[in-house]
Amino acid sequence: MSVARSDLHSLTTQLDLVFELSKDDRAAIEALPVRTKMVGERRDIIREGVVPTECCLLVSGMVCRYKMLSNGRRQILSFHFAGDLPDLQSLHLKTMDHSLATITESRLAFIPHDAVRKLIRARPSVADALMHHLLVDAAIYREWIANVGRRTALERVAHLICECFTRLHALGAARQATFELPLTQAEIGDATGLSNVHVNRTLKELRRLGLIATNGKVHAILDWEMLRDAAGFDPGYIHLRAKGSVASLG
Amino acid sequence: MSVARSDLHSLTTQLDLVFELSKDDRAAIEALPVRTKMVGERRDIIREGVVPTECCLLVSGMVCRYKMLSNGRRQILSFHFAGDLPDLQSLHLKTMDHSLATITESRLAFIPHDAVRKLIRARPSVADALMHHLLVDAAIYREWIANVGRRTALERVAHLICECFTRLHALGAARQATFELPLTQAEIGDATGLSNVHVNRTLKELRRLGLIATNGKVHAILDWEMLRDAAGFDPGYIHLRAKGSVASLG
DNA sequence: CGACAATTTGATCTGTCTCAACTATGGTGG
DNA sequence: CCACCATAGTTGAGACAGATCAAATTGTCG
Repeated sequence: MSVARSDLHSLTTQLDLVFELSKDDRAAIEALPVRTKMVGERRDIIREGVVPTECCLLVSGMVCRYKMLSNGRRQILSFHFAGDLPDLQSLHLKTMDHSLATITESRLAFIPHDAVRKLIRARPSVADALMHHLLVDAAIYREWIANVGRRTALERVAHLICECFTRLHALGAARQATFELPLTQAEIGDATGLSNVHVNRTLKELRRLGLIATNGKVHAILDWEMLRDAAGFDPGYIHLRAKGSVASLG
Repeated sequence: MSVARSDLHSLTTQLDLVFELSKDDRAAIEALPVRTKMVGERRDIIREGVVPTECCLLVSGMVCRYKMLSNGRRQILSFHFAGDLPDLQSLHLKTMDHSLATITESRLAFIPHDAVRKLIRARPSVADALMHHLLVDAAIYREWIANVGRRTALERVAHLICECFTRLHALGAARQATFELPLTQAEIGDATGLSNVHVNRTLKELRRLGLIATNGKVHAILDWEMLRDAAGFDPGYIHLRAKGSVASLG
């Protein structure tokens, strides 16, 4: 565990993607007190039921939110990348209604609730940026409800790939059509409501159709237009500033 | 179309359920400029793709959010009752990524974005209350992802009934175990990711098991504990102040 | 090299969908 | 007040997408 203010840079960078922040705003964010920690892959960060006193900023790596159901099954609710604040809701909702866990080894920066609250009160434009972040989260939830509720297996998996690629691309983490998505097939299943076996067959089908290529955890999108169409993917719900930036892949 | 400030009372009442508002806060909310409108049942209020300039407060009735997918199917994303602000996100997300429609005939109060923004800036505790409202929305989305992703048909339908009952009960709209849920079976299907035919059979099964009784749109919960167990329902995610208030039904 | 996790494949089963028909139910106009 | 029509609910039969179970194969890392 260490203290490193520069870790907050990932946050300002991300917030800047959709929101204009002043120099002062950025400075105020980067002056937040943080407690930084490395967490290994596939470890719980916060468990359902606890009452957090800090927000968690993902500096690098990948994490997910999930719920365990009474029938023993697991549902992944969202994925998060560098610069995300995957439990910002804990500022207002006392008890965690879901768990947070790492996918890959991740660097996490914990920021005391009080500090975030103070910042929000002092700087309306930061409050707006955080609000925007929360609302995009909710928009992605909505799309996921539609994904698991009304799409076929092929559409679901293709849609997940499209979404992750689009978000990573917006963050600058996926420059070409080849990008790393460090998910196991079981995790893709938990995110899309499918069995791991069927995820395997669905990926195979996507490869057979020439839409993607897979080499371990690295995925290559061979035909973005076709993949988009197969998924029924429309990036509008991610509410990025620069729309259709992915379209220029060829 | 008429102007009726008292329509805002439904909002302050609802916000008060989870958040302490001062007399001044309430007065400020109830002084918001509104444009009130009655809308008949099963009509669109706002469509995907538009850029709203007002927020919509549901004064009475019931509305839903939904998405139409490219495969022609519909997914309902949430249900809303009196006092809800079902498109508060439009304050920050320019373009609607889903549509809003009535279930029953509803009274809607439209409040200009500017007025809401001004109120939020002026009154931090109102901002907190609205934020809380948004975050509970998101928490319910999370539960719905799990519902359609990892629950059986019986669990899904039972869970939807549990949720609607719990929320209506918290609003004081469902005093006894009998309550009105004015949904068609096709709508229950669009909310749970099932076909209308299978919803019909699932409701029949719930009746056969002695968990509910149905008379038209009026549902009676015959055995709350059993229904809760069948659904795997845990009301924590609704983040009500008074927990387990429903448990005292017998 | 050995061990454990993840992927892949086959075979079978089943929950849910689709299609189709029939039956309430409720509203409307003659 | 009844005939009519549209909408919602109900039921049956058959099909199929995806689950489950089981085993083999391929990483991958100490």
